Amino acid sequence: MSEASGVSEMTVSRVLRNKGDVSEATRERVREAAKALGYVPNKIAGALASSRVNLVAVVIPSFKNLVFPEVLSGISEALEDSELQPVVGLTDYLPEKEEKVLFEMLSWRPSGVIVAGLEHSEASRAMLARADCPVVEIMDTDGEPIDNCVGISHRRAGRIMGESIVEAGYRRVGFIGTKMPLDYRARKRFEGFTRALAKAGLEIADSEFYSGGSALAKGRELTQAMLSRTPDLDFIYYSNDMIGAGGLIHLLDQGIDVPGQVGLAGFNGVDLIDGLPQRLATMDACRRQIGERAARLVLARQEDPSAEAVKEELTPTLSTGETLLRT
Amino acid sequence: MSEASGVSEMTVSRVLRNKGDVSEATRERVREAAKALGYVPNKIAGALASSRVNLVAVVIPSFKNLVFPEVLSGISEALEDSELQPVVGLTDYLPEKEEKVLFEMLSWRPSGVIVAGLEHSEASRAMLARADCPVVEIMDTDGEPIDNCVGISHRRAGRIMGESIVEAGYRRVGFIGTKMPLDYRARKRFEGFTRALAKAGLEIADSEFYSGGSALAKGRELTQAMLSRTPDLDFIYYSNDMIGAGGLIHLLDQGIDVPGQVGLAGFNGVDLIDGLPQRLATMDACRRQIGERAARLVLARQEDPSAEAVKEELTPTLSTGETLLRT
DNA sequence: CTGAAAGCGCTAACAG
DNA sequence: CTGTTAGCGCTTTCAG
Repeated sequence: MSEASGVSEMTVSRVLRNKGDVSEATRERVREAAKALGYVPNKIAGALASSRVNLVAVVIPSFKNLVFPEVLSGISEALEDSELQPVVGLTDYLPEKEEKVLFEMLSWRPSGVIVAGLEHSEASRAMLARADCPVVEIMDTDGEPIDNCVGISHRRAGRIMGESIVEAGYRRVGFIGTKMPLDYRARKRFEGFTRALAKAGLEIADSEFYSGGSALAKGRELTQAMLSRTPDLDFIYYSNDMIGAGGLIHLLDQGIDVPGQVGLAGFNGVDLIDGLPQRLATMDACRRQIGERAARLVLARQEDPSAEAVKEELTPTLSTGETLLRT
Repeated sequence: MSEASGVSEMTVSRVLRNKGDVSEATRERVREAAKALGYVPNKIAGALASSRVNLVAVVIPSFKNLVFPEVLSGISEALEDSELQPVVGLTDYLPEKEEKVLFEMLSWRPSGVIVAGLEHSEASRAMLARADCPVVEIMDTDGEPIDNCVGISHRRAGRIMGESIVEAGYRRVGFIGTKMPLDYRARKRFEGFTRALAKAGLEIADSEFYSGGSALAKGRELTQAMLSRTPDLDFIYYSNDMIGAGGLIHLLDQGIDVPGQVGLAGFNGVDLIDGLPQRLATMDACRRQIGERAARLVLARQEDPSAEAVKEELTPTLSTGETLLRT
């Protein structure tokens, strides 16, 4: 590359990074040579020399849950006109895998780490605390962050939903959700939810926890099973919109009046549910916004390394849709 | 690190990589020191020194299309017990962005590149051709691959669906799909489809192309619009299962007999549709399998750098579900 | 505006 | 089994 353009390696480097003053003439010569050779600079060497890596590690459980693609797209958008680029690692909700992925990613010395959740293994927390880059824990604010934190309080989200259901006059409430050990945030919502009911002197009348399979199909199946087991239910709360949609489809299929006879609510506000015969009551998890804010926090710390850690709790909005009676 | 354990840097390196013989005693000492210090080796330096990077670049259009998360999970699974790790880059179906992402990723000298589609800009093709690592173009086999290729023939997939519809006796066929310029594969399916109809002396009776919005809602909307515009349609082919599901919901809502009065078919076989009141006719795109095979091709080339380029066309299976009359 | 020297943190290759 | 010596391909820093 240096020979092909007849200038020093250093000058080539300057041209390709638009750094430092270089005459327009040599500039042109270098660019031509680069194009002719199909030259792709070696970022590994560059990163080693400059100790700057324009990568942001994003560590999330899975892509199956529609939530995360949206968070990611928020992140991508916010980083769009910066130098930084997101790199994703998947944990499958497994702490050991999270540990492995974090180790792997940190060994590339990224400019920032965005990681889902506040619950990590001891080792993971240690790595994150030691990493000399900004760390942002996202999705959840119910706990002690290592550095920055952006999310919603899932406990509060569950509580608000519980309160709305009670206020709307429902009394025999069932719950259908994913198996909890896998998903702390779903569990926190469940806790907030039961607590809200308890305050009104109610208990969960029936509940069901599933794992695996098509969420929509599971929703139908489990709803059917639950209603035949506990026929006097007047409301079902689902841990996400997909199973909720399945439940809705089942009830409509059976000619059951929603929300008069049985009310329904999900969680997330995925735009999928826009197309259903009735709009499911749900609560927005602020996914996109969380991604954006998290990315901005990384950028902020880059500009000012002394910037303080921020904990930002967003407010999820409840939409009653057409499956939860209004009060 | 070297000081803390009292051995040479080299020995540390050997222990941490399980390379070369080291006595169990020093091994232990090094590991302890590493843990105590929270030492995370610098892969940048390692990669530069060894010119080995255990990363596989995966370049796909988007995560919104459910297809890609599944492909990715196939890739992850196949790489699970190798050294390699997938790193994803997004193009948003934009050639310029693909170019940028490829450049960026290639500059990290990955061990392999897996990229969606066979259509790339001149510059992208040149980069890929020059990259000194295995390249696998996935999803599509209708075209000339640069190196390896795994996918299905979308033209053929469209043709088979067209033939099945004709054989089932449908004559007034509509099409609803995404705007084509964005998606070559959808276009190829459309081409194959119209060709199959043409062979039977038929033409598309009506068609509609959308972009953006909730696929399910769009499906309902556009299906309604199309049927009121062209009431004698007896079949609608959708470019994906999500809009197809929206159409199905609309028709059932209207009390229209499916598949007697109007037949429906989608494309992809996403397991979402398992939960619908009727199983939508669809065609499996072999997403997971494509991911797996692609990853294996990268691994194969790693083991034997002289391995020849492979072009692998998988066979999508048609499932008539319950929305396409059987013959 | 351009170049030369030094070194980023590791590993290959060779010696003991 | 362990240590030493050279770089990997860039960028930083300092001289022109």
